[in-house]
Amino acid sequence: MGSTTHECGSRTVSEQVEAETPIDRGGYDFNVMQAKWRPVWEKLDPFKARDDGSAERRYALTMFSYPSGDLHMGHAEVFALHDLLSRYWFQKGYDVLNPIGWDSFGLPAENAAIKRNEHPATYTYANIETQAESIRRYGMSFDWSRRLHTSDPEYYKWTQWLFLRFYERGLAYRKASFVNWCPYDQTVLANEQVIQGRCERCGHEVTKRELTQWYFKTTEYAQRLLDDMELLQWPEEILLMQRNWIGRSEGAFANFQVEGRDEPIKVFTTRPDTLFGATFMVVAPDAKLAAELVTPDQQAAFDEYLTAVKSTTEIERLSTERDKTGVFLGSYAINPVTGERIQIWAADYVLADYGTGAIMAVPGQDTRDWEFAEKFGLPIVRTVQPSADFEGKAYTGEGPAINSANDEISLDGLGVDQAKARIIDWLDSKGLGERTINYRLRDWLLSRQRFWGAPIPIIHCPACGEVPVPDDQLPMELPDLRGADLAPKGVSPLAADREWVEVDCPKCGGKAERDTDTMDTFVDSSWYFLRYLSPEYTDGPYDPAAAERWMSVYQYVGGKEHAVLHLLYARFFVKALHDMGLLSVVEPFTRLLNQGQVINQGKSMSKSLGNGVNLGDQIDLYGVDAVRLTMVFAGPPADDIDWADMSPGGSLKFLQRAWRLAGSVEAPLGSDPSTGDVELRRITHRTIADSAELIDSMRFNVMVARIMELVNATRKAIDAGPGAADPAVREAVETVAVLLSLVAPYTAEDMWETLGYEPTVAKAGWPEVDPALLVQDTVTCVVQIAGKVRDRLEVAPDIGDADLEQLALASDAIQKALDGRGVRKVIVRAPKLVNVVPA
RNA sequence: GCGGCUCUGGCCCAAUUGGGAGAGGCGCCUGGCUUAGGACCAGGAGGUUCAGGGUUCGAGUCCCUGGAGCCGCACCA
Repeated sequence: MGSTTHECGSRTVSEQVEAETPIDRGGYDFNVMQAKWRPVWEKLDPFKARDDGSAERRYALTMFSYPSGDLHMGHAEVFALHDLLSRYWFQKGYDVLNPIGWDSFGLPAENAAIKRNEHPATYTYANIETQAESIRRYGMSFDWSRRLHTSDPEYYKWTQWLFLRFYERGLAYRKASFVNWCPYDQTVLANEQVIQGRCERCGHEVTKRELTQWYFKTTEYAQRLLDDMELLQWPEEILLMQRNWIGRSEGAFANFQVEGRDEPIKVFTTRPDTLFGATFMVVAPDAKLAAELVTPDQQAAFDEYLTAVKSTTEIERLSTERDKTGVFLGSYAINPVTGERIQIWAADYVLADYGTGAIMAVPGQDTRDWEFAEKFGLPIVRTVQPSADFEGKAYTGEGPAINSANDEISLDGLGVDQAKARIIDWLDSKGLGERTINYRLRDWLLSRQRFWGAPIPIIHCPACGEVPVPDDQLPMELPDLRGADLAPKGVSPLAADREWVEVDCPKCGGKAERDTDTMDTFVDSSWYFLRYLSPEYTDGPYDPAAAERWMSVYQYVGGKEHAVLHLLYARFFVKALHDMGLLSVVEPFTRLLNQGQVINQGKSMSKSLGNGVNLGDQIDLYGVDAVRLTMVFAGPPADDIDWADMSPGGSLKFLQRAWRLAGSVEAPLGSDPSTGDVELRRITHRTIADSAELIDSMRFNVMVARIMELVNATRKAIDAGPGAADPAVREAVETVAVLLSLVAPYTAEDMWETLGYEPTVAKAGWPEVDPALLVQDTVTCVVQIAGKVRDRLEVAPDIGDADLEQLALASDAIQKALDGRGVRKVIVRAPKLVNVVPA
């Protein structure tokens, strides 16, 4: 840890604010600039998407915000990076769509409403206004005319409409399953609301409860979600996380006959080659199958076990040290290849919702099965020969099959892959099994027993069953509940409002009830990027023609915490919409940038650690531009930024230095740069060309360094070179203003005005590069002997290999270093390098 | 446990993708300007590129082994 860190650790943020005294910035006053330019930009409104075909369209999107409070340091980073890209495309002349909105449904607003005895909307929309104001101050180039909030009835009307389209196609359905349950709050919790096995609200241990819930059939799209990854220019890390999450695994189904039962047990296995070693079976205790297979004399034991399993807390379940538990069901199956009679057990290490909820247990080749067999005294047979030095228990590695033969088939001696193929063919021919692919991905549980979300537009009628709310009755609006109405009381808040619940069935007109669940907020965010395209559209969730023009999103910027949630759900949504004929693209986001986190002193900021940095304080201290610049300059965008290691004061100093250049320019507006100093012009044009390349490859920190070099060179040219009146100086400073406009819009705008232009610099246009100025007269060639530099030569950039070799060998320094040794080999990489290998 | 990413001057980070170890910033030091300065200007010091091995004419970069840190998944049959 550096000294800066220690210093910060001993002072609070507010003390730092007080310690800083106003200093003379040579006329540079960010507060004045921020006050001056914001109203001008708001009047000019330069960032509205034109959508008139006048230029190539480009859709730039940043993950919309959850209105939990004011903006924080994380927003400041993602916005700075996103805005840099958007402003770059504006400068390049693209027709950029850069919308903003709010993900405004969700639990925190509901909790706040209970505490304050008010409606969640009060808290939500107040926070939205606070954030909107902060975003405007931050100088973001958003097209505000497309602003949306997912909690507006005009928005969630279409969320409901889309749900119904999924429902019609069987992609939304209801089923009973075990879900996270908080016994204290008497409510279901989403996975993300379970923190290390405890309820995020009350801290009580979470258990499981069987409830009927709504699901989206994401599993149906598992393979396509995998396949279409090749269309995406996303960080490999995120694609990998999605691949792992989807968890494709190749294997086989195998059927096991059960004594006294017609229906065989079907299992999924990735190791069909070990079938001869299947010495018992295990079914998930919470699967229907378990209840069906239990014999009367084992009923009591099973019931006891099931009760225990249900009350097992997440904390226990997640423990890796946990002993295997289980109970014998009393039934027997027949191993289809050995003919052995094998016991059927129930154990919670088998999951009800993966595969078929039942496994063949092969202790010889599976660690978990070995543990279980050992504990309960079940037989173990090795069917793969472990390597000679193997000393462990279950052997999961490669090796020849053993003990794997019957009258009809033998796998003995075959390697794992060959044995798999052979046994699958055999099972197939006997009708006992088949090759198959299984996925780890589960269907998306979308219902929540919460108030502040989009109500599920289904009516339950005793006569007609599930009846969709007719489209023309959408939105199915939330009732006006507030304060104590929303407090947990065992049923969802909507269910408690009988007046809201009781409706006439749209089909038969009889008495019926509304569904009382609301949708997961990830449903809202799975299509918001489509609503932006035509936020006023009333004939559907979005105008298909607009979608045709703008989709897919060219660049999406946001945090990687959504790697397998939002980003996967949105991909699923777009594919489903495509299949419905509502969208021609199959992927929502072509390119993805995941920014790192802003941390402090090596740890993420938190109240309990007391290491939070307040964005507003930082902006008061250093100004918007310096904060933005610090975010961009900190390092590669994907890396975390430790604020304790950053120097926003240094960023401010640089901005001031750049800003002063504008006041130094003496060449009049419109002077011809071609008459200016060539050396400075080379640097200017090199900087423009490099900046474009660096932005395209997302190396924004390096681009800032290049701008700094240009500023340094320009200052030098003014003070100790061709002087302030040289047109090349004006060209350089104008370039600085335009490049800087991507990161520091206020400073750049002020410079632009000083240079004699009308606002806004944001649309000045990307400066044109003169290719002639990028060519160098000479380059330095390094001459090495055995890889060590021994001489440098100034040569023409187009020098040939042979000439260069001759020149290098003729060098005094080289001849001296060779010291009479012969030359074995010469490697020439004209014009930069020659390596002489001595004999 | 499995998987991924990262490691370069005191600190944040560059390095034309296998070719000169250093672009930029912070900090530090010296000098100038200054009543003074944390402002401005000029200059400077500082590294066994985490360790070891390999490939190569040549390795910060590629491969292997190990270390440290961060992150994801975690009884998925």
